[in-house]
Amino acid sequence: MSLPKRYVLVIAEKPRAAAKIAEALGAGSKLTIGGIPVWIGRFRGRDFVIAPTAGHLFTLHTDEKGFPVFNYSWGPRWVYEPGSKHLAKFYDALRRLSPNAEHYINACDYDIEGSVIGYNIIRHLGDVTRASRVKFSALTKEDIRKAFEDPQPLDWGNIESGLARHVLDWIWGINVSRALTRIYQKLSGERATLSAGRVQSPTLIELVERYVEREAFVPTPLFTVSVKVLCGGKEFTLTNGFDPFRRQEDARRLAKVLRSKKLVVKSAEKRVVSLAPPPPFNLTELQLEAARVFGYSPARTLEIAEELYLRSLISYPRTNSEKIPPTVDNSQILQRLTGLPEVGAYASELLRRGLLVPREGPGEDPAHPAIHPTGYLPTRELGREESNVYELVVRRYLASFYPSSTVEELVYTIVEPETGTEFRLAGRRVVSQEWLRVYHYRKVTALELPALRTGEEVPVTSVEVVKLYTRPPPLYTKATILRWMESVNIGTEATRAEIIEKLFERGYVRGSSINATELGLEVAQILGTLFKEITEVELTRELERKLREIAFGKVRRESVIEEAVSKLRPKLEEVKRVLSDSEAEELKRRLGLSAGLRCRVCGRDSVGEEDGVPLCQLHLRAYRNLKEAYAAWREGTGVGFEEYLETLSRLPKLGRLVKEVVAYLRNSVR
DNA sequence: GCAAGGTC
Repeated sequence: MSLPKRYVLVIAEKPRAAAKIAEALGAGSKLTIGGIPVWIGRFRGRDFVIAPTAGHLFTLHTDEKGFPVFNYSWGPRWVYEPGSKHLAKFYDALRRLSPNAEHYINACDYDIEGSVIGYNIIRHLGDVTRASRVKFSALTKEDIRKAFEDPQPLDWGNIESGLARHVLDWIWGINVSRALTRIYQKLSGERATLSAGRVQSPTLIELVERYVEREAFVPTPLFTVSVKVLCGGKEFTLTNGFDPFRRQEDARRLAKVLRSKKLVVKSAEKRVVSLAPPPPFNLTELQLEAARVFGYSPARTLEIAEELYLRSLISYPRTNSEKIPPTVDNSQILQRLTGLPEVGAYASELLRRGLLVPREGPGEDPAHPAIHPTGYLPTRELGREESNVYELVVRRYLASFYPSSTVEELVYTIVEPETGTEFRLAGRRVVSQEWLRVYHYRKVTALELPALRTGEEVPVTSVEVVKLYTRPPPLYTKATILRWMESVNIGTEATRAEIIEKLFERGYVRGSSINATELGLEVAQILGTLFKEITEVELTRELERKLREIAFGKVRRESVIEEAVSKLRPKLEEVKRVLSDSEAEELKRRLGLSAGLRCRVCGRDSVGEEDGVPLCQLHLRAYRNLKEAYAAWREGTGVGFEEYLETLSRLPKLGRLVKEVVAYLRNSVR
């Protein structure tokens, strides 16, 4: 079949969506244009051609070198972006289809980016005065047909808002990246491509901050007692019902009392706790769980999920939703899943028990449901990683239909009668497994306790004074920094993992427990000093507020962009001026990156002095922590300053920055 | 070359 003379051109965001739309509209004949699948059909008396893009076909670009740069325009991505040559054929197909279209319908995902993707194509290749928007939130026949029966005018609010997002991210990102690259080159003499952006920079700062916090952390000692008792012929370690002591003496005194006295069961409490099943996955939760269970990086998990999606085994993975809408036929999916080895039995059980309503989580997504199995079974053997992630998704989906598990907890409160010091001994038993059987990645470990009566004496077998040290928060991993990004709402489902990888590629961070590199520390300092805004999550909040105002027509896109330009331009010009007429040393001073002296500890530029000692930003922090922590040490153990330093220097896990300051202080005393 | 956002 060949193309009709005139037709309505429907633009879908991706080939799979185009196929779904074609099916729903009964557009049965398919042909390919330059390798791109296109569907033809009639709907309500008109000829339709349905054609896909593959996400954004256009991008912002400029021919100008250097900074500041505020002249940009939209152009085809395949021309301007390396690695996007595959888009040329989508571009060609749409360019060839556009001239004979009497009308255009933007049928991309119903979100802001979808509005921009379709708008840019119609604007550059077609005619926006003959265009409509269709809105459907699920790729089901009913939703699609309903949307096409009632096409709407183009959604200008979303389009304007989306265009502004692109432009603002571009002018901030490109300008600050270029300025940063030039500054670093002048300061270090090294050529490296550096980058900064609204999402990557606050993420880098968070990683650097956590790294520095740990390296500059000074542990302080705490003292507690470890008590073992004999119950029913078995030895148990009690849980203390009190906080550790700051003074060693207090712990020793308590230990002495406990060794000489009897412990008595004060009360026994039994309670039944119910554990609700988890909701089906959104992408973040899948990435976190795959990291926890299998150790996969978030980027790898997305890659695997993408593959499973392309094989029709699971639904679209780039979603924030934790809900399965009623349009999804759960009983049909379960019916098909009964054919799976092992987990198939759970699907049968759900059908037999009539458990067909999954638990919902709070996550929402305008375009897609939670990640769930489609019910299609693997036709050929899956690789190990694919099979792991597939099973994770299936088990999670199945678990979400099950009732809560119930766990019985038994808690004894055990007391030393004279001082009233309380301890706890807690046991638990799973009464009904329910979803825990299916989702075996979560375990509730049972601990059986003997029966004890209230008032019963419990013999103490050992009491020890234990010295603990305060600890800094753990370094981030790829999975935990991803969770942080989601919690502060920067980046999107589709981009977060990629942006984390970018920080590694640039050489800003390294390690599976994420450390900052020298380069990362320097970039953080330059950005924090000169472009503070781009290092803060607040920039995104501000952006979102403005984008909402644009979407509601309260403010024009141009004025929001002008405002950003007027804020950025003077900063960039100042940096440029200083760059062109200063040498490296003077540059540092004029940009506030150096106070002119060298850090006594490491020889880097100092940012200030403490007790007459010039120190860099990092060692200054460690130095101050060291002075502050000494007060707690003296109070807790009565050590003198030199002994304090000596004890610290022998701690195996002491942070690097503190270790260096300790070594410096011990040497300079000598 | 630099962003962040789509998708393959």
